[in-house]
Amino acid sequence: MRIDTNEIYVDLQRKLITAFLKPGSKLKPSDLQGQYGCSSNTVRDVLLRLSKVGLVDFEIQRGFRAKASTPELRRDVTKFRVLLEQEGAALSMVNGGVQWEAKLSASHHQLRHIESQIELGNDVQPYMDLWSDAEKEFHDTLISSCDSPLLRETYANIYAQFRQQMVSQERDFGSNYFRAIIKEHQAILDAAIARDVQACRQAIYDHLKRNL
Amino acid sequence: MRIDTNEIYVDLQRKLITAFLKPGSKLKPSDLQGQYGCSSNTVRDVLLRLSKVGLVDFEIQRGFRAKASTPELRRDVTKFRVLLEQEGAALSMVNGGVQWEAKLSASHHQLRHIESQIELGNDVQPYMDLWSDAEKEFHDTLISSCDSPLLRETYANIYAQFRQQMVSQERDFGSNYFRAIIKEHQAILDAAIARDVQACRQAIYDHLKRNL
DNA sequence: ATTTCGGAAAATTTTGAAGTTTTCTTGTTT
DNA sequence: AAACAAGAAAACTTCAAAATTTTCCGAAAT
Repeated sequence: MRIDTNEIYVDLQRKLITAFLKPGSKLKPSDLQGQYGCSSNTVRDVLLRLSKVGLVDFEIQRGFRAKASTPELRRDVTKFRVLLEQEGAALSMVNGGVQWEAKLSASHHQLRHIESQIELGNDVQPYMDLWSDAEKEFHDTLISSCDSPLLRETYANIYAQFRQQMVSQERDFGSNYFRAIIKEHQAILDAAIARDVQACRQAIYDHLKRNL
Repeated sequence: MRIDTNEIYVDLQRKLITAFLKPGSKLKPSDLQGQYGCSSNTVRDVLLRLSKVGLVDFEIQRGFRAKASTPELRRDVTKFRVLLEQEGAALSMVNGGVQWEAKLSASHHQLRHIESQIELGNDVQPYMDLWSDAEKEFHDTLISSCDSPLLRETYANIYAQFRQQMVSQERDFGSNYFRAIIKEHQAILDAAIARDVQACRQAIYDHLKRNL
């Protein structure tokens, strides 16, 4: 039998983004080895790959850590995310065709549906994974016509880091929060479809400014 | 005795950026092992770290390759570099103090000196390493007051990739080329010191547009 | 002539152990 | 009580070889 290192990669990624592995905590290959039934060097390999995305810090002779969460880093990640998303969206609004509009509209619809359920239900947890995927999909679609693989790849990394930074921030995830979020996503969609670059930049900033 | 993996890292990085290891070429740990007198696993380790920067492509079960050089990628790297440098410079012009101006001025002076020598001498090669360091230093200083470690780090990676993409592009590196480059660097400096954001954005674009 | 199919050769990945370095503990000194 | 040093434990890095996968090449079949 053979071990699927991709499985380990995906599992660790999820645990990092959901703060199951808490920011700042040490990641010891020899500890994780047991859970995955492989040697510690294999875990080391995977952690080295995760450090490429920025979810894991690696220091020579000091091993691995889940990236720490500090106010400075949270601000920086947010600032950089705003920058990348604004540029990506602006480019998409110029380059994107009807197909882009359709995809964006579709992903927003799906997101909206989930967010409405959460707003009514008052209980986020059962929808968390669904919402998480839908939000990622919406924001990725927004910049998907920017015609720059590097920008998209960098954005994906920063988006993951953003999640990692924010999950540990205790916040009121009640229906008030989602009522606001729903409006913000709507504003982004409307501006994008209207090809109003300035309004879209503003909407993206408004969506994320609470983290600055 | 102990092997210094950092030495291997730096050496491979240089060989990748200078196209001593040609874009697209396969990087076999077992081949490189001999040169550095270490095991192939150690080389593998280093290559995994280099893939974090984007100089090396890694595909599971397919090994490592020096990142390929294609017209599309060259354009994308250039576009993304322009974007990051424009934003970084704009932020620096807002945040940067007199100290920033001084450092920028100093690094430009040094760069200018080397470029003048090259323009006169007509022979680039002996100055190549000096120029390379000075150019990097100047552009890094330009964005150094942007107050965003993530932006600076991403820029550093993209700058390295830019170099890697461009060295393989045979171009006329005669004095004509450097006469133009000197003017472009001057224009960037002038706009930055004058805190003219629009002019600086334009100067950065003009400096790199030949690669688009 | 092209495609398909083996099997051999080459390359990658994983392992477990040996070698270093860092970190922790404990006992001593100031 | 705080600072320091020595020794022990834990963690990280490297190695060489085994296991696995991919690639290559020539023969057979379409």
